[in-house]
Amino acid sequence: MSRASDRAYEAIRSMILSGELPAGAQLAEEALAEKCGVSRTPVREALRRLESDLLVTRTDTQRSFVADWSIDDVADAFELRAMLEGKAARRAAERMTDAALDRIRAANRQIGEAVRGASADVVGFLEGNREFHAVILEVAASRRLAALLGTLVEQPVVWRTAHHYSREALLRSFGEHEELIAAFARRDGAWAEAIMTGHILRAYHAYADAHRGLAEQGIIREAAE
Amino acid sequence: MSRASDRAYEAIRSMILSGELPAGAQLAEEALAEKCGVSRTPVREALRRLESDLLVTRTDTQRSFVADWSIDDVADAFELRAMLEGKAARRAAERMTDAALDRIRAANRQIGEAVRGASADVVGFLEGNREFHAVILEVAASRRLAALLGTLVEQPVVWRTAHHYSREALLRSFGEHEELIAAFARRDGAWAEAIMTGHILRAYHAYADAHRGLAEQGIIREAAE
DNA sequence: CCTTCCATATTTGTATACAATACGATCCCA
DNA sequence: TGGGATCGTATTGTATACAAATATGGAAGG
Repeated sequence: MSRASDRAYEAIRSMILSGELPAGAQLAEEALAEKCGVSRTPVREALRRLESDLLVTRTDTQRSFVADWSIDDVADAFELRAMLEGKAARRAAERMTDAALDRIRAANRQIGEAVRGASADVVGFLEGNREFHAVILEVAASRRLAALLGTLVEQPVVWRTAHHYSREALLRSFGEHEELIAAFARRDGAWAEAIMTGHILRAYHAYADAHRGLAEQGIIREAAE
Repeated sequence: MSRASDRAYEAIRSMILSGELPAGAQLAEEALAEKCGVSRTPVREALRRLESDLLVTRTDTQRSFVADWSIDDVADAFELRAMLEGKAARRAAERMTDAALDRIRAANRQIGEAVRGASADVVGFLEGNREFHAVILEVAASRRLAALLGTLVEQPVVWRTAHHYSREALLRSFGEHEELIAAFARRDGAWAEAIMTGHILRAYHAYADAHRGLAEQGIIREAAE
């Protein structure tokens, strides 16, 4: 992480996820290099990585811009993610070890605490949630599946909307995770896949609801055209 | 394609696919740069792309090597590809236009001619096959799906084995494509998905059979370890 | 008022130099 | 003989300079 190209990657990525660099903004290498305190070489490398993450797009003339995620794009990504995470859950259930199961349980315990606190701890929720899904992906033991999902998980709009999820939605996530744990404990791949697929699709609708709400309040606006 | 980094990408990729650079071979930037007639800068970029294609792996200390695809890796990739191409076929069926259908029919006509010729024209088959699947992916209209599938389609071992497929296997491919066209003509997403999933999985077993045969004849050898 | 074309400014692509890091062989010392 | 430090070599990381490509703005002409 101390390499300049990694720093550039993280810096640019977080500027995109936070909205500091809005959708459609041009990403000129020189300017980014200055902002990140490195030369253009590592910035170029970071841009290529972000491009393969689909966070950045390039025109046919090689100019880079912050990718513009329409609501359809988000739906598309969730749909694919539901399928792939479902598959991962199935494989994980078939390969589950007791040690991994403990780690998954611990992650959901953290989620439970984050959700039940006086004021919902969204950061804690996201952290536990990431760990929960990361362990499953690890147990699924498919480099390719992991690589594919890696490009789908981080979506700028989703990220910015997360803080507005209702507590009810967060609680339901926790409950679905508990059910997944039961499926894992039984090593029941079909059950795990079904729950996971539904879990992601429900999360999509939670996002869509929150997003619609925010749009109505004028807190966020839909991307132009 | 005339950019140096593109040339480097194509050159290195084809050296890997052809087996000129065998699995496990170290990829030193300087040496590749000389071999490709460009400087290290575009070679570095090409290596990163190949890495995201999973054709190249990097150690924790940043050395690049030709990725080692075990038979399990290939099975894994085919399994994912079956799922994703199935999904693409479903979407394509739901969005099919008459113009696209004509292009798909033309592609399969080319495949038919290649297969039926006196000596099976494998290159023509592969070309038509690529076009067939490319049009479907285009009609499916999901940038993300296309991006994910892009990393799964080219596999070195599969590529090198293709020339040894039996004519029967190629003919069956042609027939399944015809059935897919029927599903597209009916705009029947579920049917298209089912056929496509089966089509890819059958192709996997055709590959596995050919591969096993070649291994027994000592024409190819399994990767070390 | 709109289009076309050109000069200029911006931006990206590539080569190269040098710095930092990793590898491997050798040597030293128990 | 084995383990570990050390140094030379190989390899990668970064900065920078310059070349090539692209965009932009304004003048000329319709």
